[in-house]
Amino acid sequence: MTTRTQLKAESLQRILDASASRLRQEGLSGAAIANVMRDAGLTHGAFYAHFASKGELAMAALRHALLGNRRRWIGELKHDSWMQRLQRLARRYLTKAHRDKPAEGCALAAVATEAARSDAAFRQAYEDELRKSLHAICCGSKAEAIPTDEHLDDAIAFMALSIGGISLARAVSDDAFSERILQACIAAAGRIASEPPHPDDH
Amino acid sequence: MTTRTQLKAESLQRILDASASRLRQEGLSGAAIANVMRDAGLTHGAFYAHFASKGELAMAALRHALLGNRRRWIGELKHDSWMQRLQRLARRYLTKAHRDKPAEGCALAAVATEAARSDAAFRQAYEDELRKSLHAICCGSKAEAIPTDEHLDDAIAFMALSIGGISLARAVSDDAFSERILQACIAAAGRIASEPPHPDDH
DNA sequence: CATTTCAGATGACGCTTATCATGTGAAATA
DNA sequence: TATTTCACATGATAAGCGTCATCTGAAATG
Repeated sequence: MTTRTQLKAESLQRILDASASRLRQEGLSGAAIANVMRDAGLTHGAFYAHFASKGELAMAALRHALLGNRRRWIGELKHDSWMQRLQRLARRYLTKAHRDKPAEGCALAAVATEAARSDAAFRQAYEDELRKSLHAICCGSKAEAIPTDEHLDDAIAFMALSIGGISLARAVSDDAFSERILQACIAAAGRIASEPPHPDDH
Repeated sequence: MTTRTQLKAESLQRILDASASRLRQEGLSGAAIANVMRDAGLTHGAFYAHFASKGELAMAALRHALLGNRRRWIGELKHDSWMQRLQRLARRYLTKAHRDKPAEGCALAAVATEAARSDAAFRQAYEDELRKSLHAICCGSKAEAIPTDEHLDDAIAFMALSIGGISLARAVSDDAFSERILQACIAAAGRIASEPPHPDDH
């Protein structure tokens, strides 16, 4: 029984990889079933052996895209201050490499404006993934940790700044201007961290 | 000769209004020619008497949407500090009303991620409009004024934060969470302003 | 060996899209 | 009044989309 189910699992993996790439590179409307299946080396008819509808695929692609990327981008907590952490994350996120390789980049940034016009199920999936990323920014991979309200607010603003920054850098035509957008957002990221309520706040 | 040309000008105005609304509410892919012309009270065939292609319409719609909104949102310089100005603009931009009425909202936010995947002409139009908005943030309506590098960088980060913030607030499913995003970004906007290089910097 | 299962292929359906060729009727012009 | 212009309507085209019915062949099962 290994051959059959294993073959299907491999096909599913190729479909997920292809749809996650398409989703990030061409957005929700670009992740069309025919394109994705062709990328996966299959024909469009085979799609419905794996997903019930295009909406299901879109949600799976979003989750799949963020599964690998989150650890890669946000990674572990280091022993630096909260402000330094945000600045370090910004330097890692707001790069020309990230800007120019959307297919491997952040899916939350890729579909930010399209998600707003999607159905409730997709928006819920988007929210879930965003919350996971916010938690990882605050707490690294410590899943059971609970961030402070201040840190969570900072992380929210940091994500808005980063997603907005990478989107603007991609939307703009002039290369020097695009680079300036990235730099300006990196510089601002370090200033986002709230003043600690007490000077002895670690 | 007034009747003919005037009638055409009125039709064009309705097409621009309709396309600007569609662009902001449903994005680039939603601003389809048939929809726009129906909204304008015309049939699709009449479209090519006004525009050469859908791309031309999209650029015109973007410009038209920002023409009225820029003054309404950014308005005049008041006699407060740079930091206070950014905070005041954030409070005006990151509202529930703006979030829930995209058809009348900021077009730069509506098409941010789709613009990145558009052709060079549209990206140039997007850049032009973004630069105008940045200038207005720094200098109000004083067209000939030249902002400092620090203020322009701050304005860039402010726009990224605002566009990212309104996009996330729209993309998310839970209402309380959406409101928290708006609040967190408003709070962060005041912290974006660079430290003045000299303490006597006005 | 005979039968069942089912991932994938083929092809079709109805819908939407951008674009254009042609027709029309009233206004502008002679 | 006769002619020209042209904004708009009608209808067609070709391509794209999501979805599904049907066929296939090989693996799984008895």
